[in-house]
Amino acid sequence: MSYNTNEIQRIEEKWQKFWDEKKIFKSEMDAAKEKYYVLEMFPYPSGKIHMGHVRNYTIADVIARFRMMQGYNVLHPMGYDAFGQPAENAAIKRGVDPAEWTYGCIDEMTHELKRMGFSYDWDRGLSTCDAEYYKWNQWIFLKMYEKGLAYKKESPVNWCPSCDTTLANEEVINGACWRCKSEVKQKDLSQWYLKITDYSERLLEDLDTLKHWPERVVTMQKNWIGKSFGVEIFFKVKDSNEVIKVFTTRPDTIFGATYVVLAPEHPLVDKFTTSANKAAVEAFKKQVAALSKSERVSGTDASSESRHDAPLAGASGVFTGGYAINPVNNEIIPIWLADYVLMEYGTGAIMAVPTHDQRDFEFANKHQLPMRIVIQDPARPDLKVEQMDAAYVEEGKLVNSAQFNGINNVEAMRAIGEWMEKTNIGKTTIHWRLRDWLISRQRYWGTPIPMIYCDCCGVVPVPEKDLPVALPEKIKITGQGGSPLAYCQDFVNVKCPKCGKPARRETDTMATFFDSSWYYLRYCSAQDTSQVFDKKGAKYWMAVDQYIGGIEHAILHLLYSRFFTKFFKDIGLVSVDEPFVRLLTQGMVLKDGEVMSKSRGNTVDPDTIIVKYGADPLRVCILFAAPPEDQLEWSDGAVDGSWKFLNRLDRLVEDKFKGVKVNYTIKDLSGAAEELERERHATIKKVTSDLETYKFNTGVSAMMILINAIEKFAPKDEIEQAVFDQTLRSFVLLLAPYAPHLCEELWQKMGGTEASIIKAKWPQYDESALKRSVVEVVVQINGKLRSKIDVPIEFTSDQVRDLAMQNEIVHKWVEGKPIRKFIYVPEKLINIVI
RNA sequence: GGGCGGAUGGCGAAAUUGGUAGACGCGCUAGUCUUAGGAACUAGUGGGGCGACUCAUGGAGGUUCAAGUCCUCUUCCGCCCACCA
Repeated sequence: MSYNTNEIQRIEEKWQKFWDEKKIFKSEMDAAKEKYYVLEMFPYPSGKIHMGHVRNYTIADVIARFRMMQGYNVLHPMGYDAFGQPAENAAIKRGVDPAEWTYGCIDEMTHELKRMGFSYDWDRGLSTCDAEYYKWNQWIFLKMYEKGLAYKKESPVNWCPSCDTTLANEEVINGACWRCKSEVKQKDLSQWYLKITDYSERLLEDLDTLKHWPERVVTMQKNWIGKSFGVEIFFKVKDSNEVIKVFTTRPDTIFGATYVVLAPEHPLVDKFTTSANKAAVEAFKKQVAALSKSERVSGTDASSESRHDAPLAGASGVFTGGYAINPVNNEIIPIWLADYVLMEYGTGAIMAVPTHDQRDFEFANKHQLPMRIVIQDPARPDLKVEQMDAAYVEEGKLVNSAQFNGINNVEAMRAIGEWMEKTNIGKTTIHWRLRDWLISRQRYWGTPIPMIYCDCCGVVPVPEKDLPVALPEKIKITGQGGSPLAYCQDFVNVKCPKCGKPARRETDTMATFFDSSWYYLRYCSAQDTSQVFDKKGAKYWMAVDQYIGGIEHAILHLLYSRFFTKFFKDIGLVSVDEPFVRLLTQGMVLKDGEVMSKSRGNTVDPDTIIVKYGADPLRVCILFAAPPEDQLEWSDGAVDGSWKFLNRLDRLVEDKFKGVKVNYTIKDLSGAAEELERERHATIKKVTSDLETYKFNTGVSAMMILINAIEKFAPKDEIEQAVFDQTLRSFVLLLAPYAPHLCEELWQKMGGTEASIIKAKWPQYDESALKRSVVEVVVQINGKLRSKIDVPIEFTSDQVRDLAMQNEIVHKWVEGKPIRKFIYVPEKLINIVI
């Protein structure tokens, strides 16, 4: 029987059925065994899986199966992030029911995942659109509300005109909707927020405990949280009682402040705008207000300088006519407005130090504002304002700064901050970039926010016993005019739980990031309908030992999940601080150098590969082609290679495996058999460590090297046949996480007694079997490779030197020249310097 | 503009972390054989040279007995973030 398409289909179907029926991957708590929780970021059920899924889940599956074979109690669940816009868009476009559409996709996707042979415990499967799941979304929301972490706020929000809904700050990419790319506008709405900012400090601090996260993800989160130490400095307004609070991270430059700039929306602007400047200021405010955030942000972006549609491009501003007093030297300085100062950050007002801040420098040049140098480069301490063509932003010594002259500016930051606090002209503060999380969505296909508005009692939370607030079925979705639930009278009208009078339900639904912020906890007890998740289950399984997913979730999803975990810890439901111990971010799958995507039309359907080659060759190919974190350039030809590799193994077992078992050690062997036995041990070592460090590609290549050796080996007697057979047994075990179907089949053929190869013991190697008595040592002359010699490992440096000198080629090179240096790296290399 | 990664044959990539550059695979070339298949097997495959040799890890310097790996400068590419004060 050869490893052809029919046979592959037969084998793969056979074992998939077997795993399913025998529930081989069912996981149960067992205090006696060490647990290992492997999790991939659950998919949005779009129906078909794509190569990105295949890569993500294959990586996870290899890890899961490897840990199973090592004897860990592995939890490896799968579910669906099923709420969201595509289902609703399908409903709008084609009139289908979002629920029906979604469940259809889930069925299709489940079928495809099973065809890949992934080792999921399907009994723990979940879909976030099940009432049984989103009920607990609502429960969590109520808990947060109870703790003051969920609140409603009227505020300008990002509005996507195309999706007809609001977006979180995090969902706005360069001023455009992250999903549909249309430009985002501002709009005032009353929205539900989660107070993630209460957790800023912990979210930041605990990043340091995530030793097994990619450095760059940690950095990205740090930047996103954006803690900055600074000083709020109080500038009195001249001829007025008003005080402008300015936030700066550079108090060391305060003596160089030559003007103050406010955001146009700043509430104090009218207080000091002079009548002569009023018209210009009003016109400017209007102009800025008309800009969307993206236009405003791109104004001074160097890359967009050539834009013709941005009339305000290039740090535009206007003089108010008012003046402020610099508290450190009582200087009278003008107050300006500028579009580049944002009301949302800091205090909405800045002090401008054009000599030491590039933006201020450009603004001052454009509007002819004064400058003064307060930091000098100690190496060239004679910089003059007239010579500057850019701000000086390096370190240096303070000048023109009264009692602080001569101090290094970095040291001065603290000294000046402390001095200001003492003299009451400022106070040191901490500012965060992180904003509260807007979760309201004017959408149908999501979790209804469980709140009720009563004319008598105000905002009333839905009592726990009334959960879930079910999403009404079969309603008409047009995609127009905000929340679809608002048009569903049966849903909206409700009796107030407090006073019993007619009241109205909240008609917004939750952002789907809410759903995905805690699903990993739900898996710990997915069948439990009585509570959000079982504390004991969470205690046993959490944290996730290995989480795998795309880098695109480096900030949002991971930050929200960390926030939820900390919240659950605070209300006593979990004992861990962080949800994910290890994080692996897999690289993208490319085709012809571009990201594989539907919009580019360069996708390869995994299904066609499975039909043509089978799931095992696809798995091996995708793991062999590149390290998991790197981009992967897809090529059909590479699957051919993996297929050949598996085919060769199949033939070897079929034709040459005899099932001979003889007890032997490497000492009983010699020649080719000894060599093969050594390679067997070396390969076990290599593949095991590669699996532990996620170098799946070199793991495969190690196995390819071994199969080359096995093919060359011709057993001469029974003990050599035993070596041959033993090597094949080890081989099949090592390959099992990569190509599980074929390995199950071969393991059975080889007489494996376990129900599944997954229950077989992971092969062990013997370090002493790896040692050779004679090693090849490279001989370099002046660092250039000239010869190689065989050296017995017990030889001393002097003995090796003598041996090297006897070598003919070495002799030829060295003859008649004095040896300056002799370097010997044991068992590796000799370098003779002449 | 900021941050983080990259750059090695025709292609995907290895390189024990400073020690034989190109493992392994794809592709290609030549050959063998057959039950003509998606074959399989054998040999070869970075450039130059008949050769001994020599030149090669984006580019230019440097440190070292020894550099793909460390340092300085530089070019290009990818990703993430961005008037964040």
